[in-house]
Amino acid sequence: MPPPKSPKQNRMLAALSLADYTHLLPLLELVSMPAGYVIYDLGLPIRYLYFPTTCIVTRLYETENGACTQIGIIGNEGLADISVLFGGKSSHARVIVQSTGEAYRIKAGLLKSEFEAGTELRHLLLHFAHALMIQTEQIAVSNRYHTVDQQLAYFLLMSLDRLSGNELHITHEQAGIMLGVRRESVTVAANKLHMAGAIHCRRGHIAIADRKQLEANAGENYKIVKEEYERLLETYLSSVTRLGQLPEKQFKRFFQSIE
Amino acid sequence: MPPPKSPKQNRMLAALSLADYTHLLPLLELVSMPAGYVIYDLGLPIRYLYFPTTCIVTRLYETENGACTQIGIIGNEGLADISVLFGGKSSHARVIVQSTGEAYRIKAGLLKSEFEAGTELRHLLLHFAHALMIQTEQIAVSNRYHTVDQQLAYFLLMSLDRLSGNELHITHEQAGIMLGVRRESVTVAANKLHMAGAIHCRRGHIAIADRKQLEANAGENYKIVKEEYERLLETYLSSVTRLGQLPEKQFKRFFQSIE
DNA sequence: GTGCCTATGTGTGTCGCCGTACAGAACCAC
DNA sequence: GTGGTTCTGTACGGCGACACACATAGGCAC
Repeated sequence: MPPPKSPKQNRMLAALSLADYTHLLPLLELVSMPAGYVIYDLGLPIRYLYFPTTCIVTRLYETENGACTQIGIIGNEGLADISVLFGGKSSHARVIVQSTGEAYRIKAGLLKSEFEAGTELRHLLLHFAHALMIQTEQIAVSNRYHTVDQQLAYFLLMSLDRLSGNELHITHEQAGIMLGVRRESVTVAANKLHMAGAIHCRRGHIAIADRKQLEANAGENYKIVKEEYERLLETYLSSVTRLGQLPEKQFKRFFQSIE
Repeated sequence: MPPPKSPKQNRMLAALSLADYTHLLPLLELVSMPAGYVIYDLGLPIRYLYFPTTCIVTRLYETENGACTQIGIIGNEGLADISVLFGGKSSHARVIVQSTGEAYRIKAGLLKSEFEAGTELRHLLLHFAHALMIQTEQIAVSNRYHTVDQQLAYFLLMSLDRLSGNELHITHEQAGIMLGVRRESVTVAANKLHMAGAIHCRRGHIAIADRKQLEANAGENYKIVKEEYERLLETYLSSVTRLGQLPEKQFKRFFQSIE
């Protein structure tokens, strides 16, 4: 049985050793993640953790008067949400599905045990946490110094890096909520990026027209985060790709769990 | 030999078990930390990690054109800087001493080994990391939504929570660098807080006059971070206070290492 | 096509902070 | 005290984003 061509998989899971992976596999459950689904909310206990495969997930913080800001974005390179592994007892942020897709979920307690026990999984998770922290820090800087144009460019790049295709299903209104700005500000910013030839807009869609141009608009912010994520992915890869080593029976089970 | 009254100690270290603590003790070295000392800088390798006792330490991010923003503050509840334990190979932020004092330092590689090996130390460090992440996230929110007045109030509270006394040695200029705003904006904000009866200013000094008033100005932001840090300290305390259990010889050595 | 709903584009006044400039005030050295 | 340096207070024009208001346009149901 030849392996399907590059099945959508969570890259952190794919980087695990055969032993760890087969150990974890029976604990994982593939679930579909519809856009807008609220995975965690402020103060609610965390029951499941999610390894995204094709969906992307946004970490938001909502202030008392209802205003939001994105504080992180997670695709198939990571896990939503690691805070529980660090001793957080409940969610301190709102975590929602930004783009429809699928994810493996696992009971929080189970993954926590694995995190305590297995050094390899822990290494990967910690490295991912590091990248996520850098992301948040960059957003903090961005929120102080950058214009809405720059932030929109950054947001589009970060999102599309985590999706196949180069088009995002999102309205200006939704993007505004993510960035913590008004819908009108997004419209104006999107038009500027369109004028610069960086993006192309349709009703409810934003597509990249010229990635270089978009990156130029996003500024150093994106570059720094991107580099850190590339380091992260290298770490994943330096764990020899293990799927090729799976015996056929497990292979079958693995891909069943995907379809 | 009676123990000196509440010696200034790093609270995370004080929360360690006797076994872990005595193991770590010979690796620690008390050093003085003058205000303004740059502990780490962008891209430089990290040789030592610091457990502050009486100093406080600021994590800053500096943009390409020289503008700064504080992304975290660390006192004797934590460690500067945890990123290396998470797989960071070099510093991605600038970390400087904000307030003169002392800290225990340890070679990064040694603490990393301890972090890998000892579950208890790791738990404490991870919980601290969690609190630090929340701090950064709150700063991200603050940078978007809050006025300079609010941010100054937050900054003063966070700093003074980590110092004995209720006065901060800092000029408006320095506070402006931390917050990423102009010196003049700090002056105006400080005057507003002064008018509200929250603080009292002298040349190069800012003192709290009315803490409640200052907290009211800082808003929800401070409350959230404070609560998380109180949770962290409870975790520290729930590790039974170990110093009372130290045999006299070790006690002596311990306090020698302080003086 | 027609109608409706939602998304997008545009304008106006306001607010907070910035950049710049300069005046006054506190502190230190002598 | 005197002088110099550093810190603090104040003012003004400009800009980016906001709040609000309203006009237009895309896409779907029928």
